[in-house]
Amino acid sequence: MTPKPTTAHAMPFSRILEMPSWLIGRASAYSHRLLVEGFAAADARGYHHRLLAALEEFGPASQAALGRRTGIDRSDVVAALNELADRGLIQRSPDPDDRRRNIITLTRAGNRQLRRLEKILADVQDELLAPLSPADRTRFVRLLTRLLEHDAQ
Amino acid sequence: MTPKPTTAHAMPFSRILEMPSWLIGRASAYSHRLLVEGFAAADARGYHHRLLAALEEFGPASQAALGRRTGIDRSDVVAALNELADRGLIQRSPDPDDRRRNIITLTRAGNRQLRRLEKILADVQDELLAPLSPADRTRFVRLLTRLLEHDAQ
DNA sequence: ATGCAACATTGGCACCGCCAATGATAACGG
DNA sequence: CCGTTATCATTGGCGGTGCCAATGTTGCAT
Repeated sequence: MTPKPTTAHAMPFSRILEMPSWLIGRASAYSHRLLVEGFAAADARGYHHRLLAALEEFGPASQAALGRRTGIDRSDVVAALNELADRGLIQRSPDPDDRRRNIITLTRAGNRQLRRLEKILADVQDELLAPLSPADRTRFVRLLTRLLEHDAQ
Repeated sequence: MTPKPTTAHAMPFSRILEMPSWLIGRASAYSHRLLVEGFAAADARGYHHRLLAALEEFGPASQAALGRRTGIDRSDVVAALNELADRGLIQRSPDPDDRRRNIITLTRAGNRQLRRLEKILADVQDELLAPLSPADRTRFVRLLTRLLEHDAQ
């Protein structure tokens, strides 16, 4: 619905245009754009979804644990949780057993928001992969996975 | 050589881990990391390469033209050209025929740097695609291209 | 000549990833 | 028991990339 970014969006020349690293970056930018737009429509961003999903999957947790599970830096967890708390999606309460910790809990509203975001996420996958047949989608995911395994060694 | 980013680098849970949008983002981060590291070793960053390559490919040009050709925002072109000029890789001279414009010219040193960066870029492609056979690389590029065509409509 | 368009520049914002330092608290080892 | 070490939440900062708005200058077309 957003009328598409106003700029022509990077449209360089042959030499660069064929580089796999360029294609990957563009695909990521595309995917990221869909995600940001979708999440923005729900007053959220990527970190919010990751944190809410981790809370649902593993239950209440300290901020440090959330950071580890989501791969989000501790400091960014603080900021994102502030935003989530402002929206009433999580609750921060001190851990009686360890006064260094906060226990983060998903609220009812947080759960609803998570469901909303997961719907958005699913829609984005569809939009993203729309041009590929189911078989091609599988191939594509497999190829990506192989690249990433090489990264992780 | 760089001993790998110090963090475990995002390692979320199943639900997210399988999302194509997540895989693409990770692949892009990986590719971006290789690029940034490579370019940093040559005291450069992505915008530098794009601009130098455009200058070599199309010859001297105004900053606005460079922005159009590289897909870099005008304001970011200014900053990147400042950096390139500091390093003596480009020359800014006023256009006698249109006093609004600067004519940007690649210097000898700029040309050498471009060659260096292109070597780095080629190495990065190899590293990135290392786990894929030539046939798989072609498939991968084709799949990516199809996704992006859908983006561009 | 007047108004519109293009130009370079400044400054700002968002997202994501990362890192360093701080003060509080807990855990561990001698 | 005490001191060192580690963990926790928080603040504040940086970089890369991609954007957008405003400014003042200059060119062009009507």
